[in-house]
Amino acid sequence: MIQEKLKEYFSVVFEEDLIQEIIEVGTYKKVKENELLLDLGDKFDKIPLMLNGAIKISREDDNGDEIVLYFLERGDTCTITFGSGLTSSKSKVRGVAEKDSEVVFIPIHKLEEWLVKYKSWRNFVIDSYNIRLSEMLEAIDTLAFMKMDQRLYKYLTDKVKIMRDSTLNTTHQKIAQDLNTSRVVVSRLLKQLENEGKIKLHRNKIEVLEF
Amino acid sequence: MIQEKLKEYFSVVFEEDLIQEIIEVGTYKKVKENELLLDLGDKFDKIPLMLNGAIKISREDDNGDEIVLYFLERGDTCTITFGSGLTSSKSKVRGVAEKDSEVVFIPIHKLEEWLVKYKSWRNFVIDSYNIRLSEMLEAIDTLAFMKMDQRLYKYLTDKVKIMRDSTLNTTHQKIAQDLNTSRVVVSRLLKQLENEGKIKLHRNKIEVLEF
DNA sequence: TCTTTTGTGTAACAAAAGTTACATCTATAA
DNA sequence: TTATAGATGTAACTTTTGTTACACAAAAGA
Repeated sequence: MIQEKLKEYFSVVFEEDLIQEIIEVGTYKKVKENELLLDLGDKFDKIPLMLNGAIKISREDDNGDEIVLYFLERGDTCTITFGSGLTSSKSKVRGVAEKDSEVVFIPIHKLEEWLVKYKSWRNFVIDSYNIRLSEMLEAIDTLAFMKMDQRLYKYLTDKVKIMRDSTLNTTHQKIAQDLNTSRVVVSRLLKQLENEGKIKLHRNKIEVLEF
Repeated sequence: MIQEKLKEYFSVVFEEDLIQEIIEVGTYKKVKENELLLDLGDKFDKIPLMLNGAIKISREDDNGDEIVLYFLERGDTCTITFGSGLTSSKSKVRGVAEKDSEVVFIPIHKLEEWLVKYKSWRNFVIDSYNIRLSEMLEAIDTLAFMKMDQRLYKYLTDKVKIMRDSTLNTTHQKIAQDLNTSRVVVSRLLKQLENEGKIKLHRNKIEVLEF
């Protein structure tokens, strides 16, 4: 089961031998929607490799304020966990499943071993870091250069892409949490987006019309 | 000259053989204060390794708006350049010397070669990425959770640490650029910080009293 | 059914940040 | 010396965002 999925998704990326090793040492895990997958601050001795689904990665500060960083999809890994020992910061990185997802955990000591052994693993690790860095840059751009209305619309369209569904099942309150603002602000700006014809509002549901 | 400095700064980190290779293939460069070291968007076939000095890394968007991400110091490298081919984004990452600095450039194709060959290089690359990621997280925290007065004070104290000098030679206008706000806002908040006894203002100069 | 919880809409106000305008002041060049 | 450019201080105003308060509607539960 896990073997088949690993082969199906990663045979293009990884050498046969490496896939075999992943099957041997990896731990398979199913994560239900809204379940907490990882919580840093915790020490992390394994790294997650996404088989399918979607994980929302967010940052939380001491006051419980939160901000969404990006989403993980099939084939992604969460490189931030590699260095969880280093960051002495109080803030946390959290990963919560946005839909039912499947993940393989790989013991962290294999990371270096495989760097020597497999070219495909070297590429994968370097690429993962680069993708993560550029996603962090995108988050920084969003925070630094966009107003809340633009941030909100970006959030909605990003989520539509990840969920592969133009109708989002969510509430204004939850969106406000993800953007670190208040429910009233979100309601106000959503109504504005609706008036501009970009979305359609329902209870517990938002249709995104253009994206 | 470059040999001595490399040995002096990196003999603790790198194996003897690796330092020898760096000396052979690296290109040494002096960068004067305010000089542009790197500008991404440009393709980058070499990665910088800091010998000494300080480089300000900032993000610039299409409109020319800018935001400072972090500073590089001795021993740092700029992992963002590794993946410069990937990021198709229009925005740019820039590196400008904050003081006279010395840098060794390493051809990017050596990166993978050395990953296989040297354990110290593997650690260095992974550590660099992790440090960079956590610095990006800090930038995100600052943008997401702090008001402008706090961001300004953090900027001043961070810069004092990097410059190893509690008196900063700068202008309100330059600070405003680094924080992506306006000169008037900076002047207003600086005056407020002065009234709180945290800094002392002079023409072209700011003394940071506590940090 | 009636009650309670949850989600949404909106007004009124407060705080933070951005903008425009102008007055000084200082260093430097002509 | 005088003129000019750059730097700072500050008032007045606008826009954006955050807060408080309350009305109402839909869903869930008793």
